Amino acid sequence: MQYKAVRGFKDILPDQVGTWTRFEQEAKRIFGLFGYREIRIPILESMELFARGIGEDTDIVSKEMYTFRDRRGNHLAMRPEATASILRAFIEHKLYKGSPVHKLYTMGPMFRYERPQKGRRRQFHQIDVEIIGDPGPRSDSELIYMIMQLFSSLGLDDLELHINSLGCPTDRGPFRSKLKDYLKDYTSQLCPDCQERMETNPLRVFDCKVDRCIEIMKDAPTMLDFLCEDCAQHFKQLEDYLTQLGMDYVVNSHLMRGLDYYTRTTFEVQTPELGAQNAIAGGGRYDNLMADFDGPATPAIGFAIGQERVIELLEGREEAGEQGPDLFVAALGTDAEDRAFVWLQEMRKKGIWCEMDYRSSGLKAQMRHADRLHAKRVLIVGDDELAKGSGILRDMSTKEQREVPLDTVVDEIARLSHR
RNA sequence: GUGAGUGUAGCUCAGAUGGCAGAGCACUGGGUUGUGGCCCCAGUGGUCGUGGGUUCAAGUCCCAUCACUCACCCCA
Repeated sequence: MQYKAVRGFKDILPDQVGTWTRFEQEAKRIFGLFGYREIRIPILESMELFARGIGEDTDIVSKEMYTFRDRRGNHLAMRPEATASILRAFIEHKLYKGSPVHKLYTMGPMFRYERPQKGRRRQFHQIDVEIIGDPGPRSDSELIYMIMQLFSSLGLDDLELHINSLGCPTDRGPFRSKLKDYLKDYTSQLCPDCQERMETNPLRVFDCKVDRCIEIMKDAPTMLDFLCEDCAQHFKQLEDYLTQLGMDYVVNSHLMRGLDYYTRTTFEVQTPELGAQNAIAGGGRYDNLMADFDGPATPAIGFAIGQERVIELLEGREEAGEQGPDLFVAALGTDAEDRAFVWLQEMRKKGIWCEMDYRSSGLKAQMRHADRLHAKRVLIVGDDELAKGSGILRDMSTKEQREVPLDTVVDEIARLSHR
């Protein structure tokens, strides 16, 4: 019986890892420019943390979490997202006692028990960014600017930025009832799901994909019309800043979020290339979450990037030329192989990337191997060379060959490789 | 959780009507007894997803099951 990775969990193979590390390094570089610092948080938390933070009634908490009891009976969950953990850490270590504003990021695997499909796995990876401590629209726009900057530097241009405001809890009450009133007239025309949602969470009817529902919602009251003075002002300033920064965006009053904690600004970055799961990043402001966690009331905003989704876009694009070893040693015969084996280790000690083939094959096979590895040079050593005390050094791109004395070969290679 | 599609070599895929399991790429070797890529020749590699059933005979037909893919749902 052959073992296979469990459903929705995927191996990232050596050929793919380059794309991942380039992506992550570019993210770190850009975030550094904006003054963000990395934080690393655990993959397990108490289940309670997510239930409280994300919302008991959300799909994530009610049916998508991997939960279990440990040997002591503690109810734990594998994290379905990162924000709750970051706030927990923030409060636990009293980071608010230091600087008033913290700009943090983290990256790593998240877990949600969902049916896998394109752009959706049970283990998936997110890059998560948070600004904790600043209420202002400047932070909102800078955060959004930064994420678009990252995508653009990765060569991703065909993206759409959607923004919306969910207002504050006091705005949402009246809006909800107004929306319900509106929907009542259409109850029989809504899809079964939306009839359900009308009662549980009418805002969700906004992102239904059934044609008739979409049509009905075209004329529905929108959250934006129900914003209080402050929230409206906040949203307007956000738009002003985005415009000043030269950013294209669309105001999408239908943009809802599946997590309960969002307030005011929400946004999503979408791509036309990915099918149904078209959001490659999404986030928003969560000004009340800190207090919900019994921390000091502190405004915050953040977003998460779905790494798999971005990687899929990146993989369709051209790869940088592959790097190969500085040197491949082609040794012929046991004596030469043994000498080469020792040279290899000496050269690596000097910081040279070098390889050889331990399979004792012919020169042609070894040359092919060197070529496949994209080796820059090959050192050929056989019985003749050992007898003469000099090997043949071949440059693989120019095909030039010359003799090099074997007693100083390690230093010679080091000299060439470190240029 | 619901629906549809697909499972044959490491990869991409052919195998109407049941009758000896194939190709291209990759890999190994040879052409060039010690020189890579291109070309030519040859070779290695398969419990045909799994388990039952029908049949003289099943990759092919039937049933079940598992996995993958896409979509719904939901979200990054």
